[in-house]
Amino acid sequence: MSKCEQCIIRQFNSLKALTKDELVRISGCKTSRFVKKGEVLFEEGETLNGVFCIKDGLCKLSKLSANGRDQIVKLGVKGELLGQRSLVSEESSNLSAIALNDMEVCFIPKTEIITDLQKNPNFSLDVLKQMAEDLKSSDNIIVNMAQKPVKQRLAEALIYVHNNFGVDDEGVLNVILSREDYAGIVGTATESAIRVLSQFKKEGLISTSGKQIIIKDLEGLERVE
Amino acid sequence: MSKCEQCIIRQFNSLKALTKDELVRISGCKTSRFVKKGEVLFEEGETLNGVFCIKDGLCKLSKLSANGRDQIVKLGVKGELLGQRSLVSEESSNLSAIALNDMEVCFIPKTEIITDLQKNPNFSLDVLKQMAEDLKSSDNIIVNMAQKPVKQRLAEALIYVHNNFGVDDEGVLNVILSREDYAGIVGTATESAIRVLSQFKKEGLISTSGKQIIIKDLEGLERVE
DNA sequence: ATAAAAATATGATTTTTGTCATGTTTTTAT
DNA sequence: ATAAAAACATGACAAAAATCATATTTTTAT
Repeated sequence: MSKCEQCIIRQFNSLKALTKDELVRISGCKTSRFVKKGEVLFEEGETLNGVFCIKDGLCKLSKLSANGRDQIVKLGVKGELLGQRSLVSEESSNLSAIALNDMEVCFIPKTEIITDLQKNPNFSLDVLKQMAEDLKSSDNIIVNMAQKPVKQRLAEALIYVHNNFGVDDEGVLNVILSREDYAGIVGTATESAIRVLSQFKKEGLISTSGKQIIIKDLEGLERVE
Repeated sequence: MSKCEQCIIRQFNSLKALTKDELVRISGCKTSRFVKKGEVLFEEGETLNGVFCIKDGLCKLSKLSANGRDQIVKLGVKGELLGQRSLVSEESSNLSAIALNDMEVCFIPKTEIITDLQKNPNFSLDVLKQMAEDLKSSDNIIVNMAQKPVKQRLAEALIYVHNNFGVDDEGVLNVILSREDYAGIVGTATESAIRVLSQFKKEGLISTSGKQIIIKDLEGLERVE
């Protein structure tokens, strides 16, 4: 099993603030796990007992609403730590994590990482910074959900995926999401998401082939309101 | 001017984690300010240069959306610290703060409080816990905004005000909000908020007299969907 | 390779919500 | 106390979005 001290991924999250010694200790007790697309990493309400470090792949962090629909609150990307909030609050997870493609994650037990949180101010401050960023992002999503129409939110979701995960040689968005997942991000019915994507296609803003989406007119998408 | 060491309010926020010495130092450089109802405490985009401790009163933390409407993201209540996120992220405020009734706030300069954040792990961990709670709350609001209809969101807003701020002798909600503010919390047009409140009145769930609202049937409100 | 299942697509319709207009009531400032 | 301004209320209508139904296509498992 690979060692945290040599793992490049930690540069992308708060683990970079750990000392060499701390990292060696963490490395010694961490476990690694492969998660297939569609598999559940953890569920809302579940006690996490540690944090996950996403070594590779992508997952959705979602919450089931009373109306039976899953709202995606955030995408967990390669390099991110999951479960920080639960670790700090000492409570069960508020969100579920489900893999959107094949993932590799490391699990660091709570008992080990909590010590560092309490003893290493560099680490706790870095976690705090990450949490502050998440909070800002969530607050902005609240405003978007409340004030922007579905069409605009979906256009922005496409732009987000484009900007953050890029495209392949043919211009196809690297991250492949189902219409249902787009609906979950945008906060609408699946049929509505499908309909809006069809409309974008008709208007020449995107082209699609199955789940594959190519953004044809980024500026046009940005103008959607 | 009153002293932080003797101020009961600090028990309600992270300042309780400061040592006696730290508190005395903070007390020596803090300033106090009265903010009238409707006045702006700070605006989104503004550099805060410190944190505010709400000694008394209530404010809305909101963000202006592109459509010209103000979305209320959170209510800042007596005892809370404002500006923690900006302090940590070292960036300008993401939200505006506007007084909903007359307030008294203390201002603690960044230069003083940042030292404690870096040096006192009890303090930074407490700030982290608060931020984790805010994040959970914001994530839950995202789900509500995306998945619940206006009527239900407004019913829940009334219940929230009832549960958190209580009622007077006649059963009138202690916190008096305009219909526009209710619309801002719920994320809807002011007319829609007015209409739904009128409907609640007709259905006997609430009674109103101007801005005064009495909840007549809490269970009924809880059943709204 | 093929059947079954899942996902996508689209029409028809209803419900929800927003917008605009206009009148009334309440609050505020002088 | 009174005029002006702000907030509240409601009708009429338009737009947005959800729901239900039903094909069609794509994916998955055997």
